Amino acid sequence: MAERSAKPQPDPPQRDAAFREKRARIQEAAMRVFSGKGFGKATMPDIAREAGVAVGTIYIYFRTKQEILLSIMESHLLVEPLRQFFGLAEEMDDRDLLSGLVEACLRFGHDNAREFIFLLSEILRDPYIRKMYAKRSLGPALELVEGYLSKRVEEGVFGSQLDLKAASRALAGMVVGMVILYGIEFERGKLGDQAASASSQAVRLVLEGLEIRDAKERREGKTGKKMRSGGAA
Amino acid sequence: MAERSAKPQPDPPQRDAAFREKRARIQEAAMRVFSGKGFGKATMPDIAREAGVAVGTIYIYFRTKQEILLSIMESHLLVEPLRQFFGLAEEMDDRDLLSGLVEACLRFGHDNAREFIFLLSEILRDPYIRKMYAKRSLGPALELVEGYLSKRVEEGVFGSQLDLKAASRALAGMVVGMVILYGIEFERGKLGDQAASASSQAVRLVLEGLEIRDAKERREGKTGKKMRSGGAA
Amino acid sequence: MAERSAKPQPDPPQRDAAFREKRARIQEAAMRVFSGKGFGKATMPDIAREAGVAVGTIYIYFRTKQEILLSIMESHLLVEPLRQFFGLAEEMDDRDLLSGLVEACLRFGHDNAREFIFLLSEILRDPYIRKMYAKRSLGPALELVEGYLSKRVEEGVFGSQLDLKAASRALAGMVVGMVILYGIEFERGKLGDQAASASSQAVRLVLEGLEIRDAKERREGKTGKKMRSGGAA
Amino acid sequence: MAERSAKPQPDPPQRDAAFREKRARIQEAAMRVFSGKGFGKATMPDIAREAGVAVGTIYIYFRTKQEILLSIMESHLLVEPLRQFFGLAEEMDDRDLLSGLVEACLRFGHDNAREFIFLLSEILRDPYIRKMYAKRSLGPALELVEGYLSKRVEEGVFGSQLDLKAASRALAGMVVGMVILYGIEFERGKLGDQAASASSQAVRLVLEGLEIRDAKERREGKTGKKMRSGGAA
DNA sequence: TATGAATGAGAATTCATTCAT
DNA sequence: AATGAATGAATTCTCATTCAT
Repeated sequence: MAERSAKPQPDPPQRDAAFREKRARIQEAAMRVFSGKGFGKATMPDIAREAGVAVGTIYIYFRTKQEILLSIMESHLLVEPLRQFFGLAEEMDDRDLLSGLVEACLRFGHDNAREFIFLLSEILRDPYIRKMYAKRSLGPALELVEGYLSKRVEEGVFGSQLDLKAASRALAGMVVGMVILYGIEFERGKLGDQAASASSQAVRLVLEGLEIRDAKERREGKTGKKMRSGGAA
Repeated sequence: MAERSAKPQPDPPQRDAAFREKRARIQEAAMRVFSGKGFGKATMPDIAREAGVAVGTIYIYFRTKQEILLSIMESHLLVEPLRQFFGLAEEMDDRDLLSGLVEACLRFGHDNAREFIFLLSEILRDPYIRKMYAKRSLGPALELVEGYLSKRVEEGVFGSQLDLKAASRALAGMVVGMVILYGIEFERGKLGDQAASASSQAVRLVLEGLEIRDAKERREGKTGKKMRSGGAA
Repeated sequence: MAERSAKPQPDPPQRDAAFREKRARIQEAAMRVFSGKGFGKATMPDIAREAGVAVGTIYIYFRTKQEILLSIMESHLLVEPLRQFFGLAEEMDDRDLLSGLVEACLRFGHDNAREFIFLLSEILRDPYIRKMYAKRSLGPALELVEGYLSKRVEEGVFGSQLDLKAASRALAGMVVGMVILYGIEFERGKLGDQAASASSQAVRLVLEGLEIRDAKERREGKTGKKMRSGGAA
Repeated sequence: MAERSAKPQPDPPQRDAAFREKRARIQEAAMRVFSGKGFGKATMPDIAREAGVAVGTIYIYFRTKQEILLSIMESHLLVEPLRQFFGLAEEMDDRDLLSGLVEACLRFGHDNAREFIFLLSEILRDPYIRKMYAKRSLGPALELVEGYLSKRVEEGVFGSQLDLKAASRALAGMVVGMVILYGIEFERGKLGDQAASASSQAVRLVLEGLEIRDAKERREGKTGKKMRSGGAA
């Protein structure tokens, strides 16, 4: 098969409820199959079997196997749940809010490791999907984080010298990276209590920083390369 | 087809220099092709063309296409460069050291985005490769980070209440996640100055924390704005 | 490559008539191609062309090329026609019965030399096929011959000192061997009248023996090595 | 690979002893490999390994893989041992002679089942080889048998109404067929005592016939139980 | 002569997609 | 709309043969 990258497709015409329902059924079946064996190894008969329809039927609802993937991506935009989360920001302590968010991400990422991994690797793989994802999902999500940080800076809680763009990416990156690292290290369902301690540690680290007060203050006066070792030993 | 996972292969017998050289040539060609179109879409003729050999020749040096992938993985263990980096730890200021490390990772990840992404997605995809990577590469790398943190704690630079395991994963995760996010957001080679500011911000964030002094102190007296103690879902 | 022998396959589910019909069509086409160029040299496109279907279609009906061969073997079990033949035994003179049988075998073997030869060589070649054939086809066929001999012995027509197992194998072997020898000696369709005289001679030989009465009787008294030559010259 | 039937090749030039010796070594190695996995599955590297030479070396001694097979066939012409056997005819009792011959064939065929089966199936498979074998090996061998029968008829030991051509083929066929049937029925080396009893039974059957005296005489007066004169289909 | 790495034409098999029913 | 048999291009891997050393 020649390399065929995802191409933008005109939206399929809107149909009635029965149509949308069956389309969703196929979509979900495809997601299960894709997650299980990867997009490349998943076959149309696999998906048909999982969805309980004939192979040909799938082609009534989707033009190509690719299109199923794209449609799945579109319905997995993570902005909405994130928006809800930050909606709570006003009413919660930062530490609790962020810990909860990170832990939820870790747990969700772990529980849905196969799906998460599959989506991520497909996003990474395909330039078109990547661009679409950057625009439709990642961008808005990062903006939410930026907005949260910005508000906290205005409130004088977070330092004003904060580079919002960089910090939001660092924070989001930490979460994404932790999900991946824990996904590589732990088999599915073996995460257990790690999630809670991991997230509270990560959040404390981000809120308070690694350095203890004295070292911090000490360092603020000078910038000497070897001052640490002198001070410590 | 049942999912066929990567299997461990007995090491091929050691051959002379010419053998190893050509093997490496094919490996590198394969890496370029894999990065360009993904493992699944890369064909043996693609690799042969890129390596300037005949298809059959590849099979003298590798048993299967998958074995090429595995051999690439083995030569991309990231421990060695990391070890070198932390070898400098004695002689450098933490902030400079970490900023340099993070920026190097970001830049390397960005410059080799396709390769990085390809390797990551294959690691994520295949349970055997994942396990091998966790053991051979990720584990040792995280230990290096832990060792560094541990030393700094002993020296009294970093806070002693640090959970080493969790913190090292949070830090490493931040870097990995940032590489991914920047990889999704920016096309290859378009990162530019972002890398430098992104890494220094991230490092400052980690060293000093988000919260400004006063807020921090203020909060140390009470426990959150509204005493919401419940975590998030 | 390690020698890969035929493996037993679970029976495919029973399908409707159209399915079985097309399966049979492919089977027959394959038989023609196999007989023409041998199993090893026959290619799937060859078979597809002969059957008037696409290559992929064959794989709907058979899992592998080898499975086609096995299915052909199964439908060529020679027991049934043999059973019919011996069903006539009651009503026919032995000489006519056996002559007819042998001649029929010779002619059939000759007319279908390529198929016969192909099947035989594949049976000989593959241990699994060989075992299966011994059990499913050759064994029952030999039992039929044994049964016939046994009945004749009981009737006092054939000598009671007959070793049924050995004799049935000698008789069956004679037929098989004759088919082969005539197959090697004569090109397809060049057998002509040979078949009739060959079979009647063979049957007379088996019924009456080579030795003429007197020699036989003479020899029954002694066992001398050189008596023949003395008596003859 | 396109079907390539064996073609007559000009004889390779005669070389010195060392040349012929190495040629023979390769031939023998090839025979072992062919017998083990069949001509089709045997690879040139297999043969080279077995012979202890490099692949390229084989091509100094043989033009193609086919040519190795042909040269093997030529050195396996079975006439010579048979001639020796019938050379003993003058000095032995027929029954002992024939029993010995048949048993020797059975045992040899069984002990060398793989080689025998391999040669037979290749002879059967390939028209050119078949023709060559018919002319160079089978023809002369059958002539030896005919000559033996002819002499016995002249001596008045065997009946004079014997059709020499047909009888010799029936006899030779019986032996060949028995070797095959026993080869199919018994795993290599499991023949044991069967060989002796099988051959003596077969020989007795051929010398004395199946029918007991009385039945034979009785039948000589009439013509079959029910006068069925028609042959079988 | 001897070597064995290199070659590349096939081979079997898979599977996304089509289309007649 | 639904079906699933049919298609055939594309893929991985094999191996007889060549040829530079």
